[in-house]
Amino acid sequence: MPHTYQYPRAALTVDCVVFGFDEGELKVLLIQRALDPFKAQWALPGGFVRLDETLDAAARRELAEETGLRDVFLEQLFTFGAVARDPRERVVSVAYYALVKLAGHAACAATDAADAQWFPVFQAPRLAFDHAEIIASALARVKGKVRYQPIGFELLPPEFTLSQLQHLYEAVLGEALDKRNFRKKVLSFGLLAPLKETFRSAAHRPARLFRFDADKYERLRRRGFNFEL
Amino acid sequence: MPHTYQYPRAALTVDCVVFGFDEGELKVLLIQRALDPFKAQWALPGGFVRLDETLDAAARRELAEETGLRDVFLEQLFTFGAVARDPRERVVSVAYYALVKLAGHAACAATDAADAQWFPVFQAPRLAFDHAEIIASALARVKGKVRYQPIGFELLPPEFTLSQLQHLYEAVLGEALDKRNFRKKVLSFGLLAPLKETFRSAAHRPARLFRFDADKYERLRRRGFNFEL
DNA sequence: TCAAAAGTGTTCTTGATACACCCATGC
DNA sequence: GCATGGGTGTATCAAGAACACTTTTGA
Repeated sequence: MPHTYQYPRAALTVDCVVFGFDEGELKVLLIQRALDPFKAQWALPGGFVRLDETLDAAARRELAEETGLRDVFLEQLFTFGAVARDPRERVVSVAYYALVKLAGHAACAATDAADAQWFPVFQAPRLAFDHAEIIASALARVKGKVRYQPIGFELLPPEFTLSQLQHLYEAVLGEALDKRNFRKKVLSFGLLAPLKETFRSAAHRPARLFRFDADKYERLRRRGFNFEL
Repeated sequence: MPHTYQYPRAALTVDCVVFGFDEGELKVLLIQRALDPFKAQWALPGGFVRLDETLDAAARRELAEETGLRDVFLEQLFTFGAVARDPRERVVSVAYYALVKLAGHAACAATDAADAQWFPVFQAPRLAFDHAEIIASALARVKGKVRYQPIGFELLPPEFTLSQLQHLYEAVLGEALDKRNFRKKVLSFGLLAPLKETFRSAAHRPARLFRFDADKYERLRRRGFNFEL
């Protein structure tokens, strides 16, 4: 059943840059295109926005459909509207970025939708459309935001060690951080609750596990508290 | 000449939140709608995106058509896609914010397009669509960005006094700043070139005029310099 | 001579940085 | 017992915050 309009309209899509953190590296989830254009090339998960869903809902739906991911941190990034970004016709895409807790079930990495796969952000393959640009833009956003909002925890399992957290920050910011200063700073907010359990991983002293206290953060935030680094 | 598509499509628009600074107040430029829906109500300048223009180009075009403004600072803000934000049909709007140098020719304020008018941001009339939300979001963006990027100068004439600059920051941030600390900080970057001329305004000591050195800023920025408040 | 805004320095406090060694564990 | 990452404290330095008076002008 065709739909008719007085003026031509751009198609509207959403695309999601999904970040995960695993093996000390920042990774991005890509899917292999089954159809032309760019058939068999890697691309961001995404698709067309339906008339009866918000943009956020479209992003979440496409993410679930194409990668199986649900209930993740998701935020609008930027809208890409270059005239020829899609060779077929005019397509404007609202880009989102998502942060998922990937550690632990790194196995699930390559599963879900038939041909979804995690790539190290800085070793991603050639991408379809302007998706490389979208990833660069998402990376810049995360890099900026991680310093003044506690979004880093979205990339870690609910219980994590301070070293894991530090490595995450180092991966995102692209610079080494001093261990003692990092721990001092991050503990000074009182937002990390130490657990009794420890994390045994290898031939060295077990690390204490912590949990981010999101409720407490929310209460502090309302009173004007600013998380910083 | 009608256009038909296999699936229904949302209409795509741009809306611009235009900020100006005048009489120590942050102002926003609104236009009075000539047509339904929301006929005679105030709204943001904006309109439909054409198929052969980028989103930025559409925003600039609409701004010029509806307000006469050209060559202003313009940046994409956020894309609003609530399902029923337009009562007629599904309309997704890419919002922009603009900063214009308004001081001096405050007269031109109420002119340009027939029914464009400047309003103090915090005393704006009831607005059409979700435009109040868009303005709030633009305000939050400017408030956040003004601290770490020199966008404030876009709101001042090319030559300005430090008091003007301080009042601008106070208006945007919504808090009073210490005069000596502000001047020390802002001059410490070496990005403000003092002019010989002074600004005589009233029955008090004339103020030195300064000019923001955008070239120097650009050079510093490339080398990793960070403007901060 | 008065009102009104311009202009100017110092002290104190706080937070950032730099830096080196002992601890608990598995092999 | 040794290799590996976990964990801790202090001294220095830089930046931010607090704060009051003199100057220049027009009326």
